[in-house]
Amino acid sequence: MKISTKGRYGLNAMYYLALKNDGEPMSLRELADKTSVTQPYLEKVLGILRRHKLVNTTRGVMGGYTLAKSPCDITIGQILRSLESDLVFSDCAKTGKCGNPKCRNKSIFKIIYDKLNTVLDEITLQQMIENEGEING
Amino acid sequence: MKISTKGRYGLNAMYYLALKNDGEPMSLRELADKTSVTQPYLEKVLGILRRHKLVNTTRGVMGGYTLAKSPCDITIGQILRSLESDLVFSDCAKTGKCGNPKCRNKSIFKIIYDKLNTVLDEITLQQMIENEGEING
DNA sequence: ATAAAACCAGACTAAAAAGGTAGGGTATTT
DNA sequence: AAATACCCTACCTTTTTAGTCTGGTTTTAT
Repeated sequence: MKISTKGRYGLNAMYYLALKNDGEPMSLRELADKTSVTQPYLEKVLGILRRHKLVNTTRGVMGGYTLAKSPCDITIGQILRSLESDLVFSDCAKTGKCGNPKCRNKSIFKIIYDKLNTVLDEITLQQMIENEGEING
Repeated sequence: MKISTKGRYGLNAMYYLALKNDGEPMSLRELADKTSVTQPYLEKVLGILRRHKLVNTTRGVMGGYTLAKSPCDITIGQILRSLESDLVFSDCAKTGKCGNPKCRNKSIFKIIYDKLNTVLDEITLQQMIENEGEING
């Protein structure tokens, strides 16, 4: 149960987009350089974030990616739920139900799933910037 | 980021051991039957739990597995940390540090990791029994 | 004693997921 | 119209997961 590189790279990219956030798009090239991820792979990750409406894109020569919302309105939970196949503990975690009659984990996974998401949704991109700022100067 | 079958099977097995908890060991055969998992695979899972000192084993004809501690003293966190390769969001989550100078996720993962474990360690096997009891009768 | 029950260990394999690459297509600006 | 930059699909490789198989060793009941 680890977070994947997609989640990490995507979160990192969102961080750099939030840092900029001056209305001008940032190109894939620049973003890939900042995060040390190859362009083709980062493009895949950004495509997922676009389809989840967390980033906007503009094509053409001066195009690139921008945040779709203010950093205050984007949570870590929104980002990770978009990128991780299932930010979830088991198939029955979301609903509290599953097919196996001998499974006695139903309610416990539901509780854990909800609490994890609560934690993740309490942290916004804005807070992340402020937090890391203290470390990275 | 899903929990593995090892985590689910193990947690389920611990649940049934806690339900019994009368001092008498429960055999692998019975446990495998209760959880609908093959004996060889469940044996592997229980081996991990044994090495993490969460279950005791007694060999011989009437042998089997028992909880190593009271259900009140065993948390979901202890069980899942034993069974999941790393109950963690990234390599730098535990320490808040990682090798990549361009990573800006350091502190955020540390926070999430700590909060998740707090949640998991607040739930004991005992509570899990009481909780599921309401559902499963 | 000894057979059976039960745990123990490690190698092996197939399936699934993750991680990443390649190459061509489409839109926009200069 | 050429360059830039996003868009999309298919493919491949590596790693992890999920399990099986084989052959032990220990203990107990008879």
